[in-house]
Amino acid sequence: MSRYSPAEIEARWQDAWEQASVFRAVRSEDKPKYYVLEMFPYPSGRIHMGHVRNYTMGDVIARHRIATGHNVLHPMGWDAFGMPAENAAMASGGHPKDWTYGNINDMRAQMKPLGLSIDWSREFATCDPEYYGQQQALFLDMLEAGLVYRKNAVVNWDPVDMTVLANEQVIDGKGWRSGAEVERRELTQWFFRISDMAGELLDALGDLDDWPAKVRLMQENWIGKSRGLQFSFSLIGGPEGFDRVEVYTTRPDTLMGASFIGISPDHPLARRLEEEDDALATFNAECRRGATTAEALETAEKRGYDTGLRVRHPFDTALELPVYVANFILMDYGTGAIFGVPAHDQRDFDFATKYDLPIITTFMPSEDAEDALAQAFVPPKTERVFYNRGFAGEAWQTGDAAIDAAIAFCEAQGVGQGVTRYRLRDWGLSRQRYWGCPIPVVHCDTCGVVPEAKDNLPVRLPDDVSFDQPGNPLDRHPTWRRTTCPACGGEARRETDTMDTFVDSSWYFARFTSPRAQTPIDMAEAEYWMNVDQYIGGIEHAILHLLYSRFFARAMHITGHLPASAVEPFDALFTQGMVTHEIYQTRDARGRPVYHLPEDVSDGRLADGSEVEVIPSAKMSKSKKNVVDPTTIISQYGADTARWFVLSDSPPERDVEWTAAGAEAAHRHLARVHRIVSDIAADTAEDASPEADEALLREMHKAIHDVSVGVESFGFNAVIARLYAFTATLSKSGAGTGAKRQAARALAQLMAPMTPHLAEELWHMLGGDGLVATAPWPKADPSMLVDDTVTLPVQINGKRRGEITVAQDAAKDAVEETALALDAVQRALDGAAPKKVIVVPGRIVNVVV
RNA sequence: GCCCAAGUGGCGGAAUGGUAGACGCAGGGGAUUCAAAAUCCCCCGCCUUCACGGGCGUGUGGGUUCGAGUCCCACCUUGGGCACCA
Repeated sequence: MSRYSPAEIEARWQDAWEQASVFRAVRSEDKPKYYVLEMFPYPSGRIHMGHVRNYTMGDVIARHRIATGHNVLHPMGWDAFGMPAENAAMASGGHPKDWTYGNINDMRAQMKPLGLSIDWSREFATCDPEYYGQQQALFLDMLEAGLVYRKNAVVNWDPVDMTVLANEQVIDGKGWRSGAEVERRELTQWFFRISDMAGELLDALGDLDDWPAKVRLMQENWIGKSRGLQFSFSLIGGPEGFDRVEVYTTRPDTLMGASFIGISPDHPLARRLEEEDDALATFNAECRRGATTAEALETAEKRGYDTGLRVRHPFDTALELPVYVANFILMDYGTGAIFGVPAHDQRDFDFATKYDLPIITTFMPSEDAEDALAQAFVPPKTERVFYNRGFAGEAWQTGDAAIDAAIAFCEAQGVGQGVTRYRLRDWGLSRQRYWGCPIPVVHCDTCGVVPEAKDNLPVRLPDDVSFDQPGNPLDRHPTWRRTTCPACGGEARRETDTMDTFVDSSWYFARFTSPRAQTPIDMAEAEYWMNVDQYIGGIEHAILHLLYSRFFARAMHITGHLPASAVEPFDALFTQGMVTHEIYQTRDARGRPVYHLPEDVSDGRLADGSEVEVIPSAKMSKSKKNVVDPTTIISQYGADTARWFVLSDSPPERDVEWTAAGAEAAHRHLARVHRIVSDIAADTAEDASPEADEALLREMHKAIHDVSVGVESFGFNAVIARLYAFTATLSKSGAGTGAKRQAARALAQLMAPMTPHLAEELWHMLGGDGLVATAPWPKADPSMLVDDTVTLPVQINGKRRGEITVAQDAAKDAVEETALALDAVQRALDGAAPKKVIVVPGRIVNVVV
């Protein structure tokens, strides 16, 4: 009998799969297709346990689908553009390209030992010119279709690194890298017109039944639909061309409580007024300099500047309201102007108190409620309140009804109109970076902004760039910018901005269907393989990546690159949890924490005997030194153990804590299975016991049923528990060799999605036909799932008091009779008749006394 | 502030409204062994009882039901998302 030696087994079966091209996906009409995809990795250089968990889940699905007769597409690639490559180049002087491709080679080498059912022939990286060139073609088609446009936008500008920063790269108003004070700068940038699709992207969420409700809700909130009234106040004595101020409100029912108008410092009127008002110019400048972080806004004081201008109230023209420029009003939501109702909005209340403006209620909790408020009165819209200054409908109304009535009334009076607005803004894609997909346009003095000709694609990144100075190397490249205008043939300059890396990941799933096509995708391949039947990845991509991909699929359909059926590209989505680990720390002389690697700690102590403090379950991170390296685990226990463990301890959508004891246990179990099956395979005795055979085969069919259901519903942890139990049953069974071999073959097949190498080995030992990877998935015989007799709990008043064993198909009367005959029941009844007896066949008996 | 989710043994967790705690870890006991490793077997929510048994028990308090971890209401705690969004 041989011992379980994963290193030898795993290499051997990986070769066998490779030889047989088991995972090569080829279009074929004689099987149903199934496309399973895990979110592709960023090539950071090392795979981590999170990758192992993510890809193992996808692999379980893929292998199960292969076994159930599907034509499976399971590809892998690299999300390879992005800042870390440039940062590495700046830090160590290499080239982002070398860094990235080097990392890809390293990570592929680390991934292959996992034994994933990947079709590696479809692999690509988004930084391959063959990929980003097609992305440029896509961009040009989108430009032609009006889905991309240029406009000025305010960005966070780092004056030292000479680059634009994302909001999360601004820390305390300073650049995260340079530490320089961030400036708000207006640049001309490219935008995708995603906000035009806000309504459709929102509505279509309703049909994504196989997406987590949480993700759909997050997208819903992000799109942020609101219904309100847009109307204008007439301006008294405004500058030339400014006779009205347009506002948007979701609470038109409070219009009679308006006591001031507020406009954003970036509002055209504010910009016009500051030309002649130095104090206002100073005020606006201060507002614009303000930090953009959430915390800064939280604590920022409400500040305003009285312009001296007045507007007329549309329903009481005698009423004149002051116009303030206020720091808390955003230019890019609504119209950049509001009317303030201090009585019913806490911000407005604070503002009115500070600047001594009237606080006018429009509704109150009751008819005789005190009119003076200590704070804003803001009840839920569904609550009924008394409108003391309502102007449409009943005095007692809910806010909802009053809002509808107010919109209808205003529309009838010609004062404004009901509008639907979305919080979702257009997607700015320009990045002042080198390591990204060049935006394929040129700037021509004669023709303006001109799309590059498709024949000239890809617009390649130049290789000869340096990172010894801040800023975008494309900007200062001696020759790269120089080109000719595709329209007039004259001299022109290339756009030096590159695309946001989210663009790269917004269509890679479609490219996998035809990765070598000379167009963005091959339509015949896309029609066959799309949609992604099962997409798996982290919850951190719930909003941006998944929303952008939904937008892109629509854009690709509009530009003729995807069929209409693929506008929702991901049929089913699963968001898996992280792999966490304890943190081990000691303190240095000054009491500061010092972290220690898991492999340096045993029994809560370091090698020198000092005791470590254990901080429970946290995300693995280099700085906390709690990272467990998959490569180490694989060389220690084998890939099957790592795969088995990451699936075993927690439901897949939740975080799982990596523990050394758990990994040991997983490995021990796999070794036990290997031993048990070796014994069965070697056994030649035929000591038949028909009852034991029958019992084992019944258990086998139950296991087949439970595992099949579990795999299909992502119940991987329960599947593994079930396989532990079935293994115990098999090892204890007194069945004959024939039945045991049959059960062991089923066990090998049921384990194959999780531990494919061990399963092949077991299958081979048991004389299975071909590879277990391609063997048809076992079917549970329904007649074997029910036993002849069944043990039912008997409750008295809902509390368990005994049990009876009856025939599976026993009549209700007979079951009731058997239950009532129980001693415990007789004692409880004490001679009386039961009030009621509930018999749920096959489940339970409850006697009510 | 707004929106959402989750609270079950020492731990991770299981449980179509129907025997709460499957399975794993940790712990305890035993077998095997000269001894150990490895392996195998048994016990393992709390209180009570020599034992049989009995009582309590899924964050807290109510409710619906023959029956609630599961459904409803309120509250507490933790986690997540969004956030000067008018």
